[in-house]
Amino acid sequence: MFAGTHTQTHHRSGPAINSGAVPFLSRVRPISLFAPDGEIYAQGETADALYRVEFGAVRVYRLHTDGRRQIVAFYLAGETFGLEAGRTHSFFAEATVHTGLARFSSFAGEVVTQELMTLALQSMLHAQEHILVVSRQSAIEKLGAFLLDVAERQGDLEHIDLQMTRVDIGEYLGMTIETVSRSFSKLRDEGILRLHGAKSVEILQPAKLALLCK
Amino acid sequence: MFAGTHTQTHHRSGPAINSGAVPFLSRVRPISLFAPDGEIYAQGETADALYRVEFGAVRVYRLHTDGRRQIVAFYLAGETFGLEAGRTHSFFAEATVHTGLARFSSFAGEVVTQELMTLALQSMLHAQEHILVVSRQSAIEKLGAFLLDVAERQGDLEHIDLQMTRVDIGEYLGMTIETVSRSFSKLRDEGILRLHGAKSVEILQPAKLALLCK
DNA sequence: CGATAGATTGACCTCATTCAACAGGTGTGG
DNA sequence: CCACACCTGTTGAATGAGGTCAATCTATCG
Repeated sequence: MFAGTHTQTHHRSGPAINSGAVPFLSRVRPISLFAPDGEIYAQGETADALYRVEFGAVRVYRLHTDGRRQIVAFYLAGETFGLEAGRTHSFFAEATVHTGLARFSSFAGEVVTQELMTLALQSMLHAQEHILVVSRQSAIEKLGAFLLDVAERQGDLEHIDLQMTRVDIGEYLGMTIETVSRSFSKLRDEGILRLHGAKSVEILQPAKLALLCK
Repeated sequence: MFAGTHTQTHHRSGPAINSGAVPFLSRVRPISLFAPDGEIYAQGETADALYRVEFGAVRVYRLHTDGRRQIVAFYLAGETFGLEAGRTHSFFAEATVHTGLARFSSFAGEVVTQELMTLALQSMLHAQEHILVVSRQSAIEKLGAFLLDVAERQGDLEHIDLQMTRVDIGEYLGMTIETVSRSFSKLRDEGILRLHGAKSVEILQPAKLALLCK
């Protein structure tokens, strides 16, 4: 199991979790499992479905001609992605860790629902917010803003379970893994963070961190 | 005339120009005039209208706590903006030059039209593309990508009329005006651009420019 | 428990920022 | 219409943050 892009599925019988602001997505659904780096869709493929992250995380990215990868968004548990401006995907989507996705392919009833509009507007806003983060000059500020964003989305302002590597974070924030690592260390040395392994982050002074970024 | 945010209006009698992909916006409309730096809306204000640029250009931006300004989008002649995820504006909007806008306030009939959806998705895509630009490492690449984008949107791949200052460009691309200026000079010295004054740019070698950026 | 990918740290160097001076172009008022 | 003033843009030199290359450490998984 968890083999690559293999869409091995199982069925849940209970009520859907994370129904959130997208009611029509709350029906019981099969879950597709993806291994780390498992491809969900590729640039150029027909965009005919939405996906909700049940557990794990997803990176959405594009490749530059020089081979560099730019991640434009992460999607965490409970979040929905896959909406595109055209008929085909403009980006690649991959799982960053072991990930379960609920797939919704029947949304394209040509009826533009309020929920889809909300999703589009949220995606627009999040992309615009991301511009604000990556355009920040300092590496510390970028990382701090990223951590606060993840903390808020995970619903725990003092403890973060990073679902991605330093490489992913670097490609999301537009900096090298060395700089990402150095920034983590600096925040640790200043007593703002405590690191339990590389993926588990405790925010000791959320206010001080917010001061640096907001 | 052209006084600040003064919404002095006049009426056009002919058919609307730039009807484009937003048919319901193509009715004859009064045009509001804005002077350079004239405020169109401010962050926090109620978002109850869309605007189409008839001539001139608009910058949409947010202020960082340190006072720096980050422009998240420019809107050029024929383009529509003002759609927001919430009930209030998340950003500021100002004219960059003498600008005429058509305002559409009746779109909020609670009916989610296909046109609004298209607009939201286009805005999402453009924000995502902007992420790709600002996250580029090199100043030359950022400026080149910006120039190609503007050229395409203005419909002339060999001549650009910049509707904004070096300060605006810098705040859009996340770099200082000095670096913007140096990048222009470098592209000129390499024979890729010719500058007729600061605002008029001739692209001598579009292919070479595209090679640097795409 | 060992192998290996991921993460950290160090040294060096490039390039954007900063500070500063100067040039050019635009708009205004006489 | 011309001249002056100011704003915008350009160029230079010094500084510093982040990238690059390389070595070491460590956490995780088979």
